[in-house]
Amino acid sequence: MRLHHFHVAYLDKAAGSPPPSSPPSISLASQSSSAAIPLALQQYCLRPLAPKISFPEARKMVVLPEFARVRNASSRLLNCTVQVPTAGGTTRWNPSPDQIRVLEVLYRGGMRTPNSFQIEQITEELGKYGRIEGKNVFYWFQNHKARERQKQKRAALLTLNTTASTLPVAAAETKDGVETKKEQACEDASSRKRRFRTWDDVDHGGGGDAATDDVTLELFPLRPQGKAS
Amino acid sequence: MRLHHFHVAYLDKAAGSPPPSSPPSISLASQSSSAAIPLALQQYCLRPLAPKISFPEARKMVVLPEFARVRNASSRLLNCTVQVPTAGGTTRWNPSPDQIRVLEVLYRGGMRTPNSFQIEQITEELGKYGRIEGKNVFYWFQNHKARERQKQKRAALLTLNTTASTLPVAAAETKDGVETKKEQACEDASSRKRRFRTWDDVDHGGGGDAATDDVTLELFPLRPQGKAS
DNA sequence: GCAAATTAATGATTTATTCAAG
DNA sequence: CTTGAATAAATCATTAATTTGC
Repeated sequence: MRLHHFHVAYLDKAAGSPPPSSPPSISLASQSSSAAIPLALQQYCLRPLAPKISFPEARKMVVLPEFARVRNASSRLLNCTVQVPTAGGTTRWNPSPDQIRVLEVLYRGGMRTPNSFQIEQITEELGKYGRIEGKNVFYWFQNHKARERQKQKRAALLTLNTTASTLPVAAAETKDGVETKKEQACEDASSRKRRFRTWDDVDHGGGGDAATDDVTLELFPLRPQGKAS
Repeated sequence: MRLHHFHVAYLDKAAGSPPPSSPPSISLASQSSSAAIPLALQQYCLRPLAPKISFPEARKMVVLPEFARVRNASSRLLNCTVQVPTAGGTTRWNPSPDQIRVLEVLYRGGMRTPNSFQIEQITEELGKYGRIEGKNVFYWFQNHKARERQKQKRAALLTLNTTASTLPVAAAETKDGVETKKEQACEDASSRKRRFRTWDDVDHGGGGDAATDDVTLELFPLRPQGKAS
């Protein structure tokens, strides 16, 4: 993985230096139960760490909490502009040709929105060709899907404008009816309806639980139509 | 950490029962290096586990990878409708009045998009009043912010329609210029511009690194204007 | 009074946009 | 100008309110 990241990491509750005029505790214990938000929750001590050189093996896979919204802007609120990136590591992921190749094969194979497990696997796999994090994989699919779609949309429009009035108003705007080509090899049924569940998942390691029935679902129906460029 | 979640957990690469006609390996080693996607990446064995009663203390905090998109729909693709929620645990989070109260205080205090650390803290805090996961907190802020905004927008429009032509075209549509009331106690400067960085963060535990300068920023400037209803 | 049927809220996801690094 | 990263808007789906018929 690539890592590097900067990070401003957050220290804990340490009641650092309470800025001028800021009530020590809110104590919103007024309604139902005697709940009072502990001070700890109200003011932290955020201190940007040093550059963070990016350990070659730093992949501690802390796993990046979904909501890992850093909002490093908070820091900006005060006065340290802390541009984070600072030194050392590069800022954003720069996929190697190999990585892209693999990703595209998967994409063409029909993968559109990999789940956490798949992302983990893919990340691990792509890690062989260079630094990469799960979020990169996640974003890549997100962006690729969106951009592929808009590309097709533009193309469709041009086609319509060019061939003028050939077809009435066929397929080209069903909210996603664009990708009428191949793509969606799988994922085909249940297309229009939104699927449920997301977040949850992530097998719990050892997994000793009640391993009742195993359905063994095939996640990558991908027919290797591609095989190469 | 708190967490517990249900889960349909996904088993690994176990080349379970390779469905009819599915090439054992894609081997897209055709371009640059000799990269060949291992079979493991191409077909897994997804097997929904038993109902998952929701252990009172099962919260192992696997951490919920940001991209934890489960896409349990994949399962649907085949034939097991596996509605996940199954038994025991309820499906969606149902905030207790206490939890909501706390969340609202924080919101009014100016918190809009808590970072992962804050979410962790909040989750832990709210966990005292009932089950809750980080994602719930994350979503709550996301939704609350959005809905509060649209509420104000509607209100603003009504006001304009009612008071007719009192003010020319003052403040009411700067993309977010709506929340002109209070709210944004902090987060005020840098409003219009998107902040950078997000994901990364999550201090690395022990943190022995070069703890150079600590800025100790105040994250919750919240002035307890509320204090109670 | 109560349970099916509706509606209103709001939790959870996805899609569209925007920002900015390279 | 391409594209990784991040956020906001739009949607979908459940659950709590509530209304309605008995």
